Amino acid sequence: MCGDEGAGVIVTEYDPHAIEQRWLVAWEDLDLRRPGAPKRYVLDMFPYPSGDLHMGHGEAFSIGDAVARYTMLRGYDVMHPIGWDAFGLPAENAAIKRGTDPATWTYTNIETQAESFRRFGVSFDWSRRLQTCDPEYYRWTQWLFLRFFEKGLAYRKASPVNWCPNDQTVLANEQVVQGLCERCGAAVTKRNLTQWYFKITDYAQRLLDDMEPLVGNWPDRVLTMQRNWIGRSEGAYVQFVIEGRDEPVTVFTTRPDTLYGATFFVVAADAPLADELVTDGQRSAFEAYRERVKGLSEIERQSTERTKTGVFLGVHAINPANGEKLPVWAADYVLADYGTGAIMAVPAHDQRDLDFARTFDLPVRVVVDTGLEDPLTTGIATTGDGRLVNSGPLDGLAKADAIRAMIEQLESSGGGSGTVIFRLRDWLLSRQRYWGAPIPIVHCTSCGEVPVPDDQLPVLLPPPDQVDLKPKGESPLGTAHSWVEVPCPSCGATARRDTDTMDTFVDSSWYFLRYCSPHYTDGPFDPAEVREWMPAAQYTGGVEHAILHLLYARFFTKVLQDLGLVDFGEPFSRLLNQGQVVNQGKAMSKSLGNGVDLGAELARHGVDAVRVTMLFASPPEEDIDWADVSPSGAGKWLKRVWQLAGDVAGRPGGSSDLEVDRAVARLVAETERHMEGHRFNVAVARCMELTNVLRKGFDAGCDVRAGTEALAVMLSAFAPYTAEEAWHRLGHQDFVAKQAWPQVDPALLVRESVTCVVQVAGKVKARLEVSPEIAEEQLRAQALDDPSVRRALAGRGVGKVIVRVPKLVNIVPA
RNA sequence: GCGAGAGUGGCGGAACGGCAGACGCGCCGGCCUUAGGAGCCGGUGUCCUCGGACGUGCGGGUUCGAAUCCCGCCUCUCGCACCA
Repeated sequence: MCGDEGAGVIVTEYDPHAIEQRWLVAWEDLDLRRPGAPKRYVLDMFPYPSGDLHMGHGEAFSIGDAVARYTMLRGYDVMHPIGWDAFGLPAENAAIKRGTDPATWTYTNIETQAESFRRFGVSFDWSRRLQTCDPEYYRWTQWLFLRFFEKGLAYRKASPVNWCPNDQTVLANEQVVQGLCERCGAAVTKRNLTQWYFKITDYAQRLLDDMEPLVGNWPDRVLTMQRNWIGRSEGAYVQFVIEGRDEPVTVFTTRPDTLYGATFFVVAADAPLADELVTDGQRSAFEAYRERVKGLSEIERQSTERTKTGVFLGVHAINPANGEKLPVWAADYVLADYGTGAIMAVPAHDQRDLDFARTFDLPVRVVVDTGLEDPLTTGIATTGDGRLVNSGPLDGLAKADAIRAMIEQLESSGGGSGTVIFRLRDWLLSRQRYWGAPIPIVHCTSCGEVPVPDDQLPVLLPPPDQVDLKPKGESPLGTAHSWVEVPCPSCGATARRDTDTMDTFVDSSWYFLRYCSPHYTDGPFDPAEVREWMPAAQYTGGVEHAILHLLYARFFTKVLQDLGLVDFGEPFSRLLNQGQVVNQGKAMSKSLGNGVDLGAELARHGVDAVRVTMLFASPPEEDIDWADVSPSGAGKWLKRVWQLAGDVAGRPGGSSDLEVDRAVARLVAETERHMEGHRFNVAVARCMELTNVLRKGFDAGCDVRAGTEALAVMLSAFAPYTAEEAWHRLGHQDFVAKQAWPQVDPALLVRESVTCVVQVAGKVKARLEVSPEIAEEQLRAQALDDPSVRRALAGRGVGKVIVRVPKLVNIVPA
């Protein structure tokens, strides 16, 4: 039961390491669940096993564990699971470099991290532990893929994709950061490849709409980032007839009102359409241009600073509004995979079109009179509101009315329609890598893409010794010939397995569901358990996942809802993004040599001191500069708590003091309020104040046992070892972590007297100790009678007097 | 360029529109000590004629009253960035 049986260490002075030793053993069989109590799911983003835990983990899990432990103390039956996001490139790269296999590297790191988590004192439910690279996990990742496939939500298509030349693999749009590979930083190029996609675009509007209830519960900036990423755009499709071509070409525009201002037409240089439209006479010029564009890296291409480039394709489009012939150009400022890959160019009212027109000397026609100078002379396109001109029937209308009128006209003439498009692209999920979940599809020459039957899952990875891991632009799985060749599940003929593996973001898009029933064998999760726990009440993790992981997880949840597997659409009710730990103003890095090692800090200051430092440094979403904080200061406080607990136990009794009791009640109430609001820095500060109050009270001979016990209980949310030790010193044989958050007697929160501030012209001139029930007239009289108030009035008469009983009086001189 | 957020002591940071600077670090002084990188106590926004005056990036506004709300600037951080 209690600690000393386990470790046999008697602690006689505050020695954090000895305390850790003792309780680590005593906690071995500690079960923090509270069966029968209301359930709450407190979730932390699971780690990637890249090595041992680092400072960033320290902060994330200090916060996550404070939330979990606080929730337990509040009486909930808390699920606080841990697992590992264990598939992924680094394992493979490390394996290539060291000649081991990815599994060994991964599982070794996981064991290291698991051990460190235990030492860090995190209140995980270890029975739920999972690893996404375990076959019993990825079996269900594959199973889910097949459900998506059946629904038409997983499909294969050929298209230009982001390619990392260093990692030799394709990347999702979300993994390209400023034209660079998110993982390795190499410049990303485009390749035309056939790849697997999830149809996340079908869910664009829902992903947007369902954010509404998250407002206030998720950080604003995450919601904004997701909104921007989804990029909803209202406008119209407009069809343009191309001279000498039967089929019209459709463009998307947000400004159908400016149709009369279109003076040329642009097709994305890398879109198949450009290749179709170009005349024989212009073909060689076009192909030369296209090759040049292909050679550009994404960063070069995306630079807005560059002057516009392009080439005339030799054909003309007919403006459906006025019948004008518009020259058709190919250019790289038009994107092949947004809208329709073609635009009508209105240089007067679009900056990019204007830049292009000025480069190639194309006409500029103003059709919205904004009152600003002519764009052709200023070089600045006018995008604001104004009256339509040079626009036939639209003349005189304001922008918004003209947009409406033009859409109506297009719809009645059949030349176009109002529409909404999104910036969001489908999620490219296939990877030409070994260490991931194989895509459970068999390619058969007669049957096509055939799903592996559910009862043949999982499709296990071939053993690493059968595979050549070296990157070569094709999946390493293709080199495991005996693995690749299988009979077609449909017709039995010899067929080939799909050799790609899934993006690891697929694994992490449903792990929070698996935690609810990690050993369930009849499906990815037990629906009954999921109903009990989900959606997660609290999700804590880094802001680097603001788009990627969180958008994918939301998407998965919605698909599962549509499949009838879950009955909710949003997985995480409340989200907290903790900041980073930096050093001397900069992110820690090897090249800067400013790294701080978590293990070393723990060895030096003790686990609790480091955890308290993380929480006390600043609000959780702010970065912590380790050069600005004081783990030894935190340690000093913990020692004072420990000392107090011992002193209180050693001197029973004492006088009771109402003022001390009131201060304790107030500080407990405030700590609770700040815990609820995730202001852990202030919650810790209130506990420090409480320590000071109790110490002074004790030294004055008061009985502060109840207050000290309350302190120990609250402390257990931040510093579980010291709290446990303090509780034990107070004579308890049970665990502080299993206690209830201290109750506050509301009567003690009602002050017997309050300090009333008396202001003259808004400036504080006096303070009065008054009863909280004082009458307004009496307070007013007392305030006006105060000597310093009279002095401040200095002969001036009394004008208006604002009285807010019992806390404030403001006197305005006449 | 677009979008979001933030500017408070030497530092990290507190503050339902109502006492600015809680709590801590650092610093100063004292006690204790053979010793102090230990512990304890006290002090610590600026100016000052010791009665006060000023003070939350800058300038306006609302209000009896603004760090807090509104408008306009400045600076910084983050996100997106040729998305038609």
